[in-house]
Amino acid sequence: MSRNYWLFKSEPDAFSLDDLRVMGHEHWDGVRNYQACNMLRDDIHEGDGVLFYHSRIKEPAVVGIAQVARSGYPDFTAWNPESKYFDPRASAEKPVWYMVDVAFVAQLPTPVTLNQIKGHPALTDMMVARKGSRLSVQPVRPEEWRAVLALGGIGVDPLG
DNA sequence: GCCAACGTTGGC
DNA sequence: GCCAACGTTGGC
Repeated sequence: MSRNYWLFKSEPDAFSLDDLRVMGHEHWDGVRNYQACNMLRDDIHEGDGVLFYHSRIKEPAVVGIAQVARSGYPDFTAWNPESKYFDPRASAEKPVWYMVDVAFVAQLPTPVTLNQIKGHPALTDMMVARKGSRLSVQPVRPEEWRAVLALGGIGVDPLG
């Protein structure tokens, strides 16, 4: 199967690229939006490429890349009453919400800012550039993936 | 911190 | 099943 590409948003105060670098890999849990969750469950597979995007900061930007280390599976934080992501509707039998695991790959030598994305002819159609786009997990076209890596200073795609 | 845009909830 | 009210996201 061919590799797909995605953009994952995170507020760095909650979970940053550096956090992922330190941990090596981590669950991408806590997504509580049906559209995003359906992608996590059905479409996002081990080996896929992920643009790691920092949101809700002064200069929102793609700051690094990660790789999906495990395809979609139930987000068990949903039925943990201790978790801030607890959802009383969810259970091990009826998970409701899904997550993937991601592994750190690289930091971009130069972050690619939202402003750059909006101003770059090859990237203006990216979902993240659209006003009011709140989807925290978004599909990325292969040519967009390549353009972001090039802008970010990565000459050779580490995922091949 | 503000507020527009969006998704969800719940009364009817 | 409509839609107003509400909560959340995220750029600014």
